[in-house]
Amino acid sequence: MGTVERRERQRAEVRAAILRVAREMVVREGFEGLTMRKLAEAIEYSPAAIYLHFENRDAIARALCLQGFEELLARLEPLRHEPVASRRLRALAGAYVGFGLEHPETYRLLFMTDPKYTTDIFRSSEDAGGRAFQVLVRLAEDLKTQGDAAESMSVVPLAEVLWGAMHGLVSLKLTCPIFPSSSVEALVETLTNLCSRQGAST
Amino acid sequence: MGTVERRERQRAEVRAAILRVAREMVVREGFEGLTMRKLAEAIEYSPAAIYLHFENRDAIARALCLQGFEELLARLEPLRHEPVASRRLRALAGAYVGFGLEHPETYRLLFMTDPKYTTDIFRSSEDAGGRAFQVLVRLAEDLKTQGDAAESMSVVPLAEVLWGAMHGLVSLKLTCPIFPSSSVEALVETLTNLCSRQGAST
DNA sequence: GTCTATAGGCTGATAGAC
DNA sequence: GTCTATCAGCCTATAGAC
Repeated sequence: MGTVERRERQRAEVRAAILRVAREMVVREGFEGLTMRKLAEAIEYSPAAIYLHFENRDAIARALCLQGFEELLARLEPLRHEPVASRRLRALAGAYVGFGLEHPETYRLLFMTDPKYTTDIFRSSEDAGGRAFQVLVRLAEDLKTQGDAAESMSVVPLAEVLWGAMHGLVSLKLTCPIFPSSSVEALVETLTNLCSRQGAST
Repeated sequence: MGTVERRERQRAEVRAAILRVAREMVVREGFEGLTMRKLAEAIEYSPAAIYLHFENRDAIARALCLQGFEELLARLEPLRHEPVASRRLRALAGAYVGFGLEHPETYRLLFMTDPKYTTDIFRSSEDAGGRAFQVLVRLAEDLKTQGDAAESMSVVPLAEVLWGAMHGLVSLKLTCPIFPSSSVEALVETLTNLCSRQGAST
């Protein structure tokens, strides 16, 4: 006995290998560089074998997205405990933008490729998107109570504008390397100051 | 004589037809839906004929980008005369986001597809990108002198963050229809208030 | 200038042998 | 479970006839 377990273990290993190699390919060549043939060759199986583990190329993309977003989240969540809201904003923005620029192709896949994939993040059973958004909602609340943002602003749009601003910085830098001529640090600092009461402090 | 002129006119007409149809295809099916075969069929020429007017598909994309950016610019420039900076910001942001959402595939092609194309906007001889950026730099200056933004902020990073924030709103809405749950109006308003002294006014 | 024809490549996905 | 072989389609770009 135990042969069932061994088979399942082997099966899981192949699946993991597929994802690992697929990820490497995306990192190196972008999502469009991920093809079933090249993937098969890299894991030393025939193309057909992949379809025993994933329904199609789309399913692989979704699995990669889930993985990638969890990693982004892992970088944001520890920062949520900083009590001073403006400092927390600076830290979160720095981490978010840093992640995007360090993993450009992963970020592209997550947020700049197909609405299907991005939407999935907010629908997945793990609700990774919702958890990340909660961190920003909490930040928006604290920006208000600590007097950085006006009382009159609604929390949800404020959190969404913050996400949008961070996403905008990352995606501009990725799509147009020459345009935002300022350094990431300067941009993050400016964004932070823009959302702080004194405009430059803490 | 005049046959030379006629020929040149005809040549220009074919070129214009190619661009017109190419644009329709992009609008309807996105940039990846633009193929030389389908384009040829639509203008009732053979695929080979297109190569007499454009070096390749890339050249068509660049021409479309230039066109698209000029249209965006045409919507932004008239607003540059509003004297109250915070109002000008509201108007510019509304126009920018409006353009992106009304022409999603054009916007995607301009700013979310290939770094090559986006970079071209800032390198083209017409310097369309530079002109658009000037509008924002001017806005950033006035936000400072009118006391909306802190004196300590540098103008260029501020202008870049503003562009990033607007771009972030558009691209999030395009890539993830369900995420920013707030209306465009609420988001633009929140962004404006965030950059205004009182946090909610004018 | 415009055509036909085609080179030469790629793709995702599947049927059926072993 | 894994393979080979292949389907059915797409693509950009070009050679050479007219």
